[in-house]
Amino acid sequence: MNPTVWSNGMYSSCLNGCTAEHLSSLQPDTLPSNSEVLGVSVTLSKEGENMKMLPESASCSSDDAGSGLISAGQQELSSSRNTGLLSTRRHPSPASSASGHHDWNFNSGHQAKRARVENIIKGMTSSPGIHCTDVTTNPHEELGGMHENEMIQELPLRQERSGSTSQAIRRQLESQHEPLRQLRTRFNHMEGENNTTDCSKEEKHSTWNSSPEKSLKDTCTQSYSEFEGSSSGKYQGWKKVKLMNYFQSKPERLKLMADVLKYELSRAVSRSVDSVFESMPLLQTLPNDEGNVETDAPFQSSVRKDKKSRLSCCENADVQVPDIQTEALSLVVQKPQLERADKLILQSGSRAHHRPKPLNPFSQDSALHEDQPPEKNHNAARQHVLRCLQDCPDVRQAKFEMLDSHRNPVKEGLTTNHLKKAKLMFFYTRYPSSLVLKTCFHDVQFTRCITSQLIKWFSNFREFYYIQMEKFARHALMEGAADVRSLTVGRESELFRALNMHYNKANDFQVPDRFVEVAEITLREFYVAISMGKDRDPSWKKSIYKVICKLDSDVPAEFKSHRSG
DNA sequence: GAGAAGCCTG
DNA sequence: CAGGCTTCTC
Repeated sequence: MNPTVWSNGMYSSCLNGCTAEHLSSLQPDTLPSNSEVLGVSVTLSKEGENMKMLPESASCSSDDAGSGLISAGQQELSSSRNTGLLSTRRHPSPASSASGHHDWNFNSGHQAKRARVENIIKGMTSSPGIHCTDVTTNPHEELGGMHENEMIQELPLRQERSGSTSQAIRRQLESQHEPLRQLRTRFNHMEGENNTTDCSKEEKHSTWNSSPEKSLKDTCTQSYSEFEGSSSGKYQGWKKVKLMNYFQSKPERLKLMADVLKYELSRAVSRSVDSVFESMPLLQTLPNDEGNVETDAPFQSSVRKDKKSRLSCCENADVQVPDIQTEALSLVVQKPQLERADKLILQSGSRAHHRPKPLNPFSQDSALHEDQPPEKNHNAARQHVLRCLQDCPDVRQAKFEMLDSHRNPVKEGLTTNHLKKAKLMFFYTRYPSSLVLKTCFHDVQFTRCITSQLIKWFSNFREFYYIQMEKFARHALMEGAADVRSLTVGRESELFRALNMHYNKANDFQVPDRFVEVAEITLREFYVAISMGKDRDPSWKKSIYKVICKLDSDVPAEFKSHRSG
């Protein structure tokens, strides 16, 4: 007998309202192991006989999917999956991923600056011979083209050989070096306090404890190289004047050294600050935006290594990093604020090209790159803000919220990051309650408009989801799929890819197994319904929705404990 | 009638 | 994805 006799009267009547999941529940335990399957084909092939095998609880009379059936169906799906129907792949845990690389990226620049300053101080204090004293006014001529660096390195030796340094001068110099020693000690102390990361500790150790025998060589070499390397005419002028002074008057030497030290210190500090800003693009915008990078990484367990590494880099910086507000979707933004948001959007959009990749799946930057061009983001944001300004019905409430948003800039509305987060939430819950939404988007000031927007998002997600399901179910039917058992959803399946592309475009989130199971159940529901011709009823999908809405899972704690905007 | 949800459309 | 519309439920 043809097992695809969907028009079988008995089957139809019995399965009236009986869902695919019901059918799925009739599984291997109750059927011969080599059975084609599930209720569908078994029933069709053996007709009424097999219906006896239905568990009592699996009555087909109810239109409502019982929880017992659901869990039975889940078990079946799980077991079938274990037999290899579905392949699973997991991203390596970011927790075990190395973050050293990016730590190094950040620290190396900082370390370099510090090392240079340190060398300057160290060179000045540790080398009694110091002293670029005998440098002539024209070293190039005097030394026959000898490189200045080399010349400077030679100085202590020359001096020693000539024996020109008297004891008195030595004592005087040493006493004058004392403040430099103190400075070095203080600097060292400060560095010790500020650098607590393992990486920097190591670096510091190797740097600060390098040979005390190091002479002014390092200092002069580096400084002098920079003198020469500098393209600044102003700096060249300063250099000439200083050198002339230096060579004309011995007491000026220390002054020169002090000047060099000051200059180097200030440059090192400013460069360090610059490097921090350059290495952390998020710092370049919104000074009042919410959160920092650390709290902005809600799904560390699911993001890839590189993103985690960048995160570590910023965490080590121990800096409050404001996030980027690329899309000002606030419902309560007054005009000046709107203009400001506008500028910020443009700003962040134009800078996006120069930034490293986002730190996490919800970074604004990521949203800009992955979802749409910055211009579109900008326009969408602007339109949305304008819309909300026009639509928000309760002006008093809006004013209050506007004030509140001023007090608490964290809650500036929904962003693309929120959207991204919502999409990932969909893997767990297709029908989130308002409580769940509020819990997961606690960084958003909930208004009626915001709430309805979130609800609308999930409505859109569901719409796409069910459209895909119906499409694939019809496709399977057209291709002559004999029974519902043949309909499986694996991670390599076309259906899964379509869904993953929609909800997890960056593919940086590990889709939970449960979602794959639910997708399979949904597909089978559609398959059965269409097969039975239920789609002639205008509201035929409702019974499916009823089933699917009961398959929601709890949203993981990571979604609740992190900001996403 | 209000609100939720779905459908259709751009 | 969002707006407008319809349908359904309370």
